[in-house]
Amino acid sequence: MMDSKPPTQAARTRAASLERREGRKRELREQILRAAGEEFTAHGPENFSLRRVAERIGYSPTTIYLYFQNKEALLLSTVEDGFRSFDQTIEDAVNGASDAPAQLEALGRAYIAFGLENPPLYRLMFMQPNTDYLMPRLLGSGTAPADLEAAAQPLHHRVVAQELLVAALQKGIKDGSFRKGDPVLLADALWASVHGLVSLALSPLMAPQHAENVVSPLLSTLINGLKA
Amino acid sequence: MMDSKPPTQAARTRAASLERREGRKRELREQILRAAGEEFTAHGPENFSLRRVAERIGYSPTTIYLYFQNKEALLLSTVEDGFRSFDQTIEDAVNGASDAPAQLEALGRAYIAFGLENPPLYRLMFMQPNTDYLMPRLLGSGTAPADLEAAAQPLHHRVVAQELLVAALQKGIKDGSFRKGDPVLLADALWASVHGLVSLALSPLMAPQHAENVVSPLLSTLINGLKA
Amino acid sequence: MMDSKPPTQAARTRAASLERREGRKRELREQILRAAGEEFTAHGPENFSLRRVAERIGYSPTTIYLYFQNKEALLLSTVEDGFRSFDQTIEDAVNGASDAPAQLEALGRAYIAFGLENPPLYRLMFMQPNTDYLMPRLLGSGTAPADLEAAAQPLHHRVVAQELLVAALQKGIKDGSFRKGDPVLLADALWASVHGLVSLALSPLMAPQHAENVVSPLLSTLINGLKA
Amino acid sequence: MMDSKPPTQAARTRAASLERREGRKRELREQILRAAGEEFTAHGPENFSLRRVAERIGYSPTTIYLYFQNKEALLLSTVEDGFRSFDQTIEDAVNGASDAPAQLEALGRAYIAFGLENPPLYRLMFMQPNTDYLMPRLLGSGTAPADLEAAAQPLHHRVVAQELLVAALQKGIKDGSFRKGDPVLLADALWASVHGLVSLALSPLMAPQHAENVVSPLLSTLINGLKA
DNA sequence: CATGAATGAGCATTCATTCAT
DNA sequence: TATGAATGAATGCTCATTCAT
Repeated sequence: MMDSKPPTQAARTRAASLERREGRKRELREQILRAAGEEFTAHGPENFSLRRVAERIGYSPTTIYLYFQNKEALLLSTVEDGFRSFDQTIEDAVNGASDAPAQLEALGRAYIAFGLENPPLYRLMFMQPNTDYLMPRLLGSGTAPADLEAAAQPLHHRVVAQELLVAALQKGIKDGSFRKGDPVLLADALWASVHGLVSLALSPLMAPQHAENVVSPLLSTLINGLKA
Repeated sequence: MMDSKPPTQAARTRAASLERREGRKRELREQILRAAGEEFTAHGPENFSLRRVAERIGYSPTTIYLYFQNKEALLLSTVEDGFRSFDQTIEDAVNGASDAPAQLEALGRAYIAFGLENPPLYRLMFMQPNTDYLMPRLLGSGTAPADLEAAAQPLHHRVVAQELLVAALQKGIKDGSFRKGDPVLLADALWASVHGLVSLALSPLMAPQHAENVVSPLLSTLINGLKA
Repeated sequence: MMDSKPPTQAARTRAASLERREGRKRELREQILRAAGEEFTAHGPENFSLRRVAERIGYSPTTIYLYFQNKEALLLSTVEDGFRSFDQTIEDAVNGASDAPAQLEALGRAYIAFGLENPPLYRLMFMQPNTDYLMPRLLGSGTAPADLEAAAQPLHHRVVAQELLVAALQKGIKDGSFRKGDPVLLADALWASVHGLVSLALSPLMAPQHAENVVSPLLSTLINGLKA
Repeated sequence: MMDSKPPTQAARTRAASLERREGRKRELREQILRAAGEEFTAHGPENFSLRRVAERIGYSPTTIYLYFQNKEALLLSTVEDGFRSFDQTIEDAVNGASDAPAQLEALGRAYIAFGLENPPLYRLMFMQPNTDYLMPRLLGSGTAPADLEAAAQPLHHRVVAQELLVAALQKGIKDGSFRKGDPVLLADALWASVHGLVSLALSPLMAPQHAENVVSPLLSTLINGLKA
């Protein structure tokens, strides 16, 4: 109605206050998400406890409910954020290379780096024994819970990384860089390899620094193995 | 003490009784371990409940404490059994092949099969985020908790599979089947790859049947990549 | 104070503003009460939630505290409204009849109808196991909690219906329609009867439709039983 | 097998110990039930709290779970016990009288006395707004939850008291003691009346001692009203 | 050898309420 | 006037563990 008027000081104050509050809110939200990731890493998905998350950030358990509807929603938000950033990272890496072998190498390095840099997130995204409840949202559809079993299997096809990986393999096979083979199966084999390295590095079975040394031998063996 | 005396009849009876009781004791112990494994298969390590184990064998929860110090100790025994059987499986596989590439192939297949056939066990052995508490025993020492971080890193050197893997690689490099490289790093790369495939197959990200199809492409790519 | 001074324009403005604000205040207060009644109807007194009342009217929970001291005070206001409307209903019914038996019949029917039409309200007014906290206000005094036990007993004497009931009985006894007896005890007997029917109808023990069929047998038996 | 042997001292001790323990167990069970009834009276069905019951008897909340499966089972047990004793009381009263009017009077007095003597129990049995979950057991059948809505309505037909009441009315009508009328409707009217008196006496609206005085006027009015 | 009784700690969640703004 | 942020208390329930027997 009267929006064209120059804002009074009160209005400006109000706006600033609102902004500040929103800033704080976003901040705390992120703080919670971070703490949730840590909690998750420390105790595993099944023993994940809202109350411990609260304690970690120094707020009362109730407060978390002001930012997330419930425990599940909190985990869900974490993983959704994670996939967004993951997809972007992978895409950038692939786009930065030209021929198929270079793309594979870039993709592999980016994938492993992402995992090593975001342990709790990676765990939540790819190392959950029971990701079922995440599926509907991840698939970006309103899939009814009934369909979940069916939906779980093809999930990986949706992950951007998977599509880029298959594309790179197809290109390499077509231009003769790689020997023939089913690109989807090969893609899964490569995925398994890099995922395995990250998994070990995030477990007490292999020290993360050591994992760094394994990256090159692993990738060069794989790409060499693909060649004609 | 008085051990040099000739045993009286009472002493012999006592001994026999002791033996019989020990037999029974061992028996129940194994029964518990078996039940624990099942429970564990059914509900996963995080939702593993002592009470349900007790119910499964028809004893009271308290009884379990007569055989194991606590829940953790029970899980520990389970995992130790697992490693024994795992080591045997791997050793048999390697011994069944002669040249290095065949040994690697056999080892890889056996490893993956073991994982796919014993999901919860594999999870407990290799996919626990917090295996710390397993370390001291696995390392066969009384390492105090303080040393744990140091202890975690070299764990994999103790695993029999790892040693066999390195040996096979060394042999292959020496006889010219494989191109040169650090056998330990290569071993870890191979380990990561097969572990990754099993991990995915045990997660909702990849269907176990699909994983079966990936085995061959994965192994052939790897072994091919090792060749000169 | 300074009330005798002639009002300045500013004072008048202030007064008008005050009035307007008070109008708004009364309005919102009533809105809250209405919403409380609905909430209360929907979920019953025990599961009555301030937060849901707030949501219903589109205000924050905090706002309600500007109009009522707390949850209890809000419920109290609700029940006070209920008694006002109840008293009016009963009075109208009695006034619509002339002789004592007809008045009793009318009163009984009106009472039962009120109950069947306002289940949660009736429950709050007459079926609360712990109405203690309502007493002081209902009795129109500032009776301290200590006096509550003493106050509870004579409450029913204050309820308008009770007075009208006693009056009708007295009239009937005096004019020979009814046989002799203590009108107060008889009034309580009649009250008990109609209250009992409503209570059953509001419980799962008797279907409300069935209760309708019981009204006539009940009232005719009672009035017949009062006759000489 | 060898049960015919005279019991050793150990066996006797064991048996005695068992018995004592069972005695204690029964005792505590009853203590819990009693406390539950009180809790229930004090805070109503919806605000009934297991933890408060525990506190009342001086045991930890967990302990209650050793005696009852959960909150619902506890309430259920209470009410089942109550119905058993109630049915017996009513039956005895009716059997102690011969002609129809005397039976009605006896039944009414017994009913009211039961209520006045077992406030929490009566409340739980007959004053619950939400007895739905009690229905299947009360109806003594395996009625599936789906049938509950249908089952709720005819519940009162199963209550022994109701059957005896109807029988007495039928007898009185047949032998000319009472004027004609639908015995079922009349039974419900009588039920409503006595239930109403008890309800008021158990509420703060009427003092229990006062209720005692109302019993006679109420019953005589009702029975008088039934006569020809 | 085995158990029944009991408990304390922990969990997710909801709610009435307070306080600073 | 109204609100958003935050909390403490409470709830039903499960579990690992202890202790006396």
